[in-house]
Amino acid sequence: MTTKAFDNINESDLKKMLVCFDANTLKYSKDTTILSNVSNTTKVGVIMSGAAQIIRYNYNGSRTIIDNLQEGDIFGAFSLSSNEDLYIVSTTQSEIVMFDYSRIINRCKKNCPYHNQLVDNIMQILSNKLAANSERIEVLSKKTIRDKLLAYFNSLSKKQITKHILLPFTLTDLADYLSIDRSAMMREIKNMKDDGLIEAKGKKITLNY
Amino acid sequence: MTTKAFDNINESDLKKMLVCFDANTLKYSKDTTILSNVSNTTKVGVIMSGAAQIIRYNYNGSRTIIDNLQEGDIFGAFSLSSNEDLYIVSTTQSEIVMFDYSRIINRCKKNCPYHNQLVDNIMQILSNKLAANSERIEVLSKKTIRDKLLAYFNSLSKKQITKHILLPFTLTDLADYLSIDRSAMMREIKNMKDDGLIEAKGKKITLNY
DNA sequence: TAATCTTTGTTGCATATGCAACACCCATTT
DNA sequence: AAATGGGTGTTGCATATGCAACAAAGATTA
Repeated sequence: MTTKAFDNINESDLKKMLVCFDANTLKYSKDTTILSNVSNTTKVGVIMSGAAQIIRYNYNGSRTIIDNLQEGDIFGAFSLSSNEDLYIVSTTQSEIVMFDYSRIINRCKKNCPYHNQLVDNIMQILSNKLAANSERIEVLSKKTIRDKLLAYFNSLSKKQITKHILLPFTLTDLADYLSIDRSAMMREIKNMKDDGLIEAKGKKITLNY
Repeated sequence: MTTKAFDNINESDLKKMLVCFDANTLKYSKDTTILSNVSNTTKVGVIMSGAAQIIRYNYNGSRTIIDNLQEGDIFGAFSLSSNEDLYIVSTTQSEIVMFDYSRIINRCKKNCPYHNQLVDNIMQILSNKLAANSERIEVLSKKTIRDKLLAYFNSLSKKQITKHILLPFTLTDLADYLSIDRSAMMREIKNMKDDGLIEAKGKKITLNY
């Protein structure tokens, strides 16, 4: 995630804009819910500091990490998924700016110049997210655990520009992300090691191909 | 897909804009490739008429339908997926407008009023796509074929506002979309019928719950 | 230091699923 | 009418995977 929501908008313009948008700034501590019932919200949140996750809890209790959110990221009315309930959960201490989605689409009469910049930024964030999503879909649409892992490792290897990759979260979370059983994943990682495809020790993975 | 790229931009403004954007209008016949190597393109395409699909061909020859594109939809620099090659394939006779992504982000000096409208439209299209994508992710992240089918049927039932749903594509394509083996899917549909969960006859599905 | 909790790593078992192969139906073309 | 081709429906078989259960290793807290 490179582009941030308020990139190229200076401090004083930002203050004016937040007043114009009728925005609130809120603080959250680790592991608290920022927003529930995300599917039906008209709100948009911007992460000013800290980090958060979009989480789905299924009826059977399992959870899926829909997305990882970082500083400058947006959430809410953009990421709606119609069916089950999504939650935005703060994974660190965080500061969030919230306002209504309509403020973005319906420009105010003043025709503020920074509004253009905001829209451009959001468009870039959205298209980055779209790219990330289609990568996620690419991984999830692999049929076998091995192919899922390989697809994920490959994309990570490209991002980190090395064959010695470091997983950005725990193996438990990786299994959630890939939507596979953790123990089956561990077993497959072992098989891949035995086949000489990779080396693996905890979160450190080396690709041998 | 409700919002279209050129919504609320009148004919004469649109013509001016396309000149300003240095855009080309191209015609494609059924089953021809509109764009290959989509992952690396800087182009943006708008579907003026007809329909198309974003397709990924895997190394083993299997294909995945990444997205279905309709009139007013955009593709190209937005939907990039870093790893494998994506193709945009025309599924009907179609007419496509192509221009460079930079034309959207870097506004021309004339500060055309319709540029704002275009950006707003694209933002809505992107966030609609994001919603569709996260629904797709929701479906793909179900572990069993049955749960994938149910999740998909449910979302379709909500869209069509009836328990008597009609699949928008062939069963073969459905298996591709859900990224599961077709015969295994047929077997599971049969099991679900036997369990009284659904009635199914070809593309007609009735939900009994 | 001891206690507690999370993450990692492993295994046995039942079964869901991919794969291959084939027949049938239906539409379109010759 | 015959031939072609694509979609549908079914089955046998091998195995990949989910699930449950447990031990060991780190990490965190008292």
